[in-house]
Amino acid sequence: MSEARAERSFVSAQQVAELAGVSRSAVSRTFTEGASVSDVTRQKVLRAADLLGYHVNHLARSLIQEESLIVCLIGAEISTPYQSRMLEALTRRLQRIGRVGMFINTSGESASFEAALRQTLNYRAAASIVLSGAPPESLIRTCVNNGQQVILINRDNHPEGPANVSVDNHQAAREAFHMLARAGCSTLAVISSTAGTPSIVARERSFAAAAAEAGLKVTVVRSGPTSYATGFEAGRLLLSGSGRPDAAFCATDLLACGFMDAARYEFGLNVPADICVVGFDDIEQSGWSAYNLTTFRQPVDAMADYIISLIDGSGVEDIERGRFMAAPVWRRSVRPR
Amino acid sequence: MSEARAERSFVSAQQVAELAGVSRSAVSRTFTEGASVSDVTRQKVLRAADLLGYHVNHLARSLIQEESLIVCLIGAEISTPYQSRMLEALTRRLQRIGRVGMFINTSGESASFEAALRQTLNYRAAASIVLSGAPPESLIRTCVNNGQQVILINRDNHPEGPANVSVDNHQAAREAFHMLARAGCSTLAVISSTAGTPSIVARERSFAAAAAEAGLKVTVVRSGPTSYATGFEAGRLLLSGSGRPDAAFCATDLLACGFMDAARYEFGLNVPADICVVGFDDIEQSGWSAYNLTTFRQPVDAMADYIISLIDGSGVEDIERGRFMAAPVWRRSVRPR
DNA sequence: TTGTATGCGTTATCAG
DNA sequence: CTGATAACGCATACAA
Repeated sequence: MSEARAERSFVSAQQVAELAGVSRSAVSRTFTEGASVSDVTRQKVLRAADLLGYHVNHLARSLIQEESLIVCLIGAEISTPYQSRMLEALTRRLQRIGRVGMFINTSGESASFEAALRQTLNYRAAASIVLSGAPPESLIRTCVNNGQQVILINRDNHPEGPANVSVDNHQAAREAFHMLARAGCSTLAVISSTAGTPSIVARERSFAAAAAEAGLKVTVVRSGPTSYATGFEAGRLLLSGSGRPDAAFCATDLLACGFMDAARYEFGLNVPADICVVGFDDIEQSGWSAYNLTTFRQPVDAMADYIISLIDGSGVEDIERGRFMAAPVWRRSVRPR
Repeated sequence: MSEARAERSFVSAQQVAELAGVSRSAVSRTFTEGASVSDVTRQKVLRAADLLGYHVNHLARSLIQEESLIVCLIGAEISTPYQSRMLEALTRRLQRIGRVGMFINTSGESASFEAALRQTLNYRAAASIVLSGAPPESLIRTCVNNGQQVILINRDNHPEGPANVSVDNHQAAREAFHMLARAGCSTLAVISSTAGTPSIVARERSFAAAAAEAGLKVTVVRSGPTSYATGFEAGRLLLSGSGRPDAAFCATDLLACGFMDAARYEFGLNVPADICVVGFDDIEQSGWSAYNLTTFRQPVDAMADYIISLIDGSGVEDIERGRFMAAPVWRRSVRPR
């Protein structure tokens, strides 16, 4: 029972107590913030713990405290520049407030979203952050009912219950139109994807609406998922025929990169002389010299800060604060006036 | 005690049992793979569980089973194309074998690696996968002593104890040299970073060694961390003076993209006519038309498969199988012979 | 300040 | 097949 040496197995507080010659509670108190232990006892415990390689079992701790320090991050396609940047921002901050992010990848099967949300409950996660995918209303309710916080990023089609953190796509898309209009463009295209996420749909629609107000028509191309390849394919489709557009608003920077490459390397076009391009997100690659893409920046850090404040309880739960503006980033893919 | 409605709190097996009119054990068995329960009981339990919104508490389950289903992923800079791709590959596969990835970001402070590894123990993780950073030998031993599996990706400076999964940098770097030599290049440069990770150092050295064997000298530039900006800066430094190189081997595709952009857009050079470029990793961007970078592919999927087999215990623990070849990917940044 | 006793939600063991 | 009971590792109310 009193195995002093930790042999290929986790050490318990009991073992530490025995070695230190104190009670189990003394060990517990030593590792509990703000508990009262004498310095002598604490030192004895710490020495023994170090010797044995003891580490508090958070699983057992969470059992008592009814809630774990785990925050679930639910999403697909992490390897995407935008998603991975958001993930980086979130995990870093979670770490800072003593929480830890558990990643649940829903990329695989389509039905896996249900399994994902179930897992967040299995681990008694204090919160779930949904980065992508379409969470069924019923599942979200289950989480909320279980006292779990649910935070949705850029999927503002869920009107109530979970907290929403999103970018003002409408405003930005309108501004994108005016950018292009001011540059003298009149044959407009929207490069989008078949993903049909709320963000992308909103960008498409708002751009088209702004154009319609100005009496202009818009060609929308959706030739696949939200990726570089899809943007490239869209360029191929759109630029081969007659009546080539002189401007393209891309629902995503990734699409924009693909589209620009098709324009340049498949059709020998010059951006922005022959065709102006505007993107969305401001991923790292947009700033690379090969692209120099004029786009709208999602304020990832500010959004992450806000999300953390929600989890931390430190921030005001102001319902309107979940909306962020996407500021234009002027580079060189749009002709100056 | 027999609150039928789950009001902002997690439901326990006890509550389900009461509603279903069976014992706690019956509930447990219903949710345990391969336990024997009659169909009638199972149905009663499932109905009650569904009604109450019950979910097995993995925290409590792990308490008994001495090991959790959690696998820790330790790393920094997830937003990097290579890292995020590896993360995507791993989390997806973990999901598939019923495990879940817990991400520990060591980006912040330098001393945080210790805290990271400690956390893996706190959560009784069955395994820790180190994607980046320099884990102190002592901490690794602590994990191993606690019965935890430690898997290191591309940091083969740790000779024993943890499992190593890595790419053969030596071989690939030598091949890179021969590619460039066959293309007729003779003024060679290596674009590297100040990160000093085992992989990068190995690539530098092996390339330089191969060049030395052929009687050629190599200029090595390290102007910052492993990033696009650093590659760009290296290009600026290297291409401004006289004696401009006619070939560059970049330790990373990210560096290569930056370097190519500097060459093209700062100095108006043509790749590969004026200068040949070879990268490493084969990140997504290398395949984009703007770069068309000839590089060496890290077999991310195969590596991830191997790692999973290690965790799963399904694979042979063959010590040599942890080494992977990086195959050349021919594109257009090197002159054909 | 310290130790003892209790309970958190599970699963494993054992008797029925 | 089922139910009672004992762990698992920890934090805490309570007594000393």
